[in-house]
Amino acid sequence: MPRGGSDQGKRRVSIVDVAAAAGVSRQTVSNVLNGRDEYYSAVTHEKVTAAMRELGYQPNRAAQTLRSRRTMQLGYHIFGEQLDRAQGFTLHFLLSLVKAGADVDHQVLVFTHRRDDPLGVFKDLVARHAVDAVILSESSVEDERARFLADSGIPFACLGRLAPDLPQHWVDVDNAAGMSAVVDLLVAEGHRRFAYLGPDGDQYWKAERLDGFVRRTADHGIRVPKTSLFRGPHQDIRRRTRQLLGGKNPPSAIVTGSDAIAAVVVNVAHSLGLRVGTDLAVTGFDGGAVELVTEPTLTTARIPVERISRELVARCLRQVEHGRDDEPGLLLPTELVRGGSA
Amino acid sequence: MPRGGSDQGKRRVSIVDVAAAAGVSRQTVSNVLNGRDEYYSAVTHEKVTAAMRELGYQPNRAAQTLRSRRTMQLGYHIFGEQLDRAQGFTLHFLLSLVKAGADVDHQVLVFTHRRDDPLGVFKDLVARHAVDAVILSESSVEDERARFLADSGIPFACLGRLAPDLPQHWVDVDNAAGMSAVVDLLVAEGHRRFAYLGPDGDQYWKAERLDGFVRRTADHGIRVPKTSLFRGPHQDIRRRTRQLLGGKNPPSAIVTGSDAIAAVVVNVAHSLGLRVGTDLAVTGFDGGAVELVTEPTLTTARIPVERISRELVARCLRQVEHGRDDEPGLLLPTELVRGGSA
DNA sequence: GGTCTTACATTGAACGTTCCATGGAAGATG
DNA sequence: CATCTTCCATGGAACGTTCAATGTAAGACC
Repeated sequence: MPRGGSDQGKRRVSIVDVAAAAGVSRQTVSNVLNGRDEYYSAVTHEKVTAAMRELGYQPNRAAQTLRSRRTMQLGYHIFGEQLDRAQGFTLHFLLSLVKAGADVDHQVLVFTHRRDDPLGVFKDLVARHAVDAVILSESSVEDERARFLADSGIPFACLGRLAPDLPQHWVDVDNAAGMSAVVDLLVAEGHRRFAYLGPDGDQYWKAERLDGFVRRTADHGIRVPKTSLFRGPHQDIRRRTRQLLGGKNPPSAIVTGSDAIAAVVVNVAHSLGLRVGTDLAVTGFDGGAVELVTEPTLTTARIPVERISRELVARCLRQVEHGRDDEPGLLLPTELVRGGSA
Repeated sequence: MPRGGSDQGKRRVSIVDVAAAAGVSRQTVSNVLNGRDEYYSAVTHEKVTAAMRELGYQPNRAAQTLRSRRTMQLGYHIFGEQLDRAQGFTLHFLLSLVKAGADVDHQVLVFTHRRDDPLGVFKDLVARHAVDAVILSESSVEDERARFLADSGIPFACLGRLAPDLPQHWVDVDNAAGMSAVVDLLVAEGHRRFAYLGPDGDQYWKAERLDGFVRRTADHGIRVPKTSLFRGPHQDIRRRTRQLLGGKNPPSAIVTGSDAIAAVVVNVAHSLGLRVGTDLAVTGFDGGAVELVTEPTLTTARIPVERISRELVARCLRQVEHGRDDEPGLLLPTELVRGGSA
């Protein structure tokens, strides 16, 4: 059986070849490579880089990792089910993460569990030092992954708050405030009859958005009947929307817990002959791109994805480089985006 | 400055410790680890695995990679702009790729370019052997990345056909056939007045979907006016849809080149007071989850994402393991999904 | 008894880099 | 002049694994 790898026998250009070509030592080349400029002169630098160019030298990552104990990779674990819900957001977030990583010379290793074992691959990779740090999202407060990482002393940061006994390496969105802004806007436009439709699942942010809605409407002295508050899968959202809008005394504004749900609501409303933005106001939450698919476009609370990614990456790197990070958790506001739907 | 890495000084458990604990040699442990069972007895196996468990041993990836020249990682390069268009599909694909990789013990390293240099990071990582093979998508036929990989002799596989002078490591969807099936369905339901709205950009599959539509309608003896064929960004799709539906002799069926566009069309149509599925038929293409957001749900041509990912991964691994892969390109059919929109 | 095979186990070297300790020369300091 | 510092450069060792070659004992074969 032939050996693995693509360029089988071909010896690769190594640091030693460069050293020989430049007439300096191995270590000097390494120093140039790592920009330790207090250890070499300008002339040497020139000679070395010239030799590198000439030989087409590329440092070997595995060797660097083995010796320096840095992989320059960040792990991102993703649940298979994440496909279904909040679709747009996950991609949006992942992509901004990849970019934020690239800006500081790190790549993102995405992994998921295998069919059988929910956390096997996760723990394996982490324990085998496949990544320098891990970024989590879609975490519940009692996230098993976060606890594992904290126990193992492996750097991590989380989109979403963590249990108080865990190190507070998190960044999150102020869901309640975001919802309040949405409600305020609708109230200012004269709405008094509200309904709320949100995603199901036990992630706390899903509850928080609903709570934010409930509290703020109450602040305004508006009573929302229990039957007008609902969280469930898309299929049920569809049915509920029809019930709400078909019943007597229907809401004039439907606030939703995600853009995806808002899109469903807009569609159902339209199919019932209502003009969204005029007869009925609909709002979303997230602000990725789904918001642009509907007609009219959605009014929504936009999550600052790029900022979040940058902060998460920074938190990871500080831990990797200093062994710790004392920055507290960070709660970011959403931005109210005014579409035509409200 | 403290050294990088999280568990600073702590010497990690290595294969030597396991060997000592089990009373065998280094190499024997390695053999057990790699399942080369012709080289050890059942008793030895037992002793070694017991020692591993006891010490909590985890093989070090970097060392394995350095020596064996296998990273167990697949690269996936993503353009930043991919965020905007075909959103759902990209995530759907990426996730299925991650799963397909996990099934054969590989992880996916996602990377993108930095602001300045479109291909710098890509070439760097590939040349530095950060991954065993690369998977491409959103490629144009003259893909610079594919050519670079082929020239460098690095294993790769591509979602989308490749120029004939490149090695044919691709898997693709039969867009024309998929479109034909859609058209056939609509014709069978009595539609004669058609329009086509598709995504802009120079990827050949975008053209192919349009061509498939044009050819099949012609086969049925249906004349579609030039003004009813359009490809452009979402903003223009919106405008065009209004023009088409507002004009005299409007189409009874609008065929689109992606689910995302179909969703826009459905929304605009609804907002004009048309009942989609009754007054107007709308079809999509892709079949991720966007199709489920509209009311009624979309009739669409579903791309077999899981199958594609598996095939792409398999193509990569064959090249990595045998140094080559003679499997020809693979053209897969789409599956017609009947929603309520047509 | 000698040789060949099979089954299992071992040792030295190598993968390509960075860490660590040390060295020499030139200039500054007392 | 002796010593100390600064600047630049070096060679040995180590990171933790797998490769390649070699060794040994037991049984089979002639």
